[in-house]
Amino acid sequence: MKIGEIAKAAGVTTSRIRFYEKRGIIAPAARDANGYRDYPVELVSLLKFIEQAQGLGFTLKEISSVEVRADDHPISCAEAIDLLTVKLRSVEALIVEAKDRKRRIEALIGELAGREQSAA
Amino acid sequence: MKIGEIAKAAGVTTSRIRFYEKRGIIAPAARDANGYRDYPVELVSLLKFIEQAQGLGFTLKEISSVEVRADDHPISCAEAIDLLTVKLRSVEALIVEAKDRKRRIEALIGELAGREQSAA
DNA sequence: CTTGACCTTAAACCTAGGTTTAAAGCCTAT
DNA sequence: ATAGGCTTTAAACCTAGGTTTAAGGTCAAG
Repeated sequence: MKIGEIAKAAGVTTSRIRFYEKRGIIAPAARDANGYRDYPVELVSLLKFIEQAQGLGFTLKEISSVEVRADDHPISCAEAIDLLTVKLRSVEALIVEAKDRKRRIEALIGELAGREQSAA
Repeated sequence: MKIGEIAKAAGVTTSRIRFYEKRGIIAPAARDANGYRDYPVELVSLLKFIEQAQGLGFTLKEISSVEVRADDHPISCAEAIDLLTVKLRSVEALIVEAKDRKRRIEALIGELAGREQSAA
């Protein structure tokens, strides 16, 4: 499949695919006689997986560290669970931080509202 | 006060202060005869305010839009409450998104754990 | 009178994840 | 054979919020 076809199938841009290849996040494509990249149809699901992982808060660096393993032998369930657990902890930390931020903003609003009351 | 003094008092770097000045987030400093910046002591509290606002999730752009007003006449309580409320909504949205992300990661872990069980 | 600590500027560099552009080559239909 | 739509590359550009560096000026102490 040519880069435009695979891009359309996966719902990403061609520039993004070339960018991923340059960064080593996906394997270098085979080339046709004319130099055009020729990708296997399986890449579509990998590209979709990358999007999903990004949606879960994984960086490309983290994703790529899993991908490299995929070339060799697939990552084990236990390893995947470990990675996900680490990410889970940081998402939980983010929630705690965001809640605290929310609390502080609410307190500030309350304070200002009170001031407005007494000024009125 | 020279830039190093004000930086120390506010707990920020000198490069950051120059950066803020260049970006128009703080007013250009008066200059001594030798060309050194000469800042009023009040800038310390402004710099601390900027830090606080960043901690609440405001971008420098947002902060600067408030600061510009401060040159003219101080922002009103009602206006401040409006800005804070907008920010509050986005923090709440972030919390919702993060919780959803957490839920999805947990589901994935559960799925993998189940698979490991049946493989064992 | 020189050393060291401070100050000045512009411009380059950094992370992250790409997009955009320029200049060129290829392919298909007409 | 030529128009348009695809492809190639390297390199520059983008946001955000700064830091770092280079090359130089200033000031107080010893």
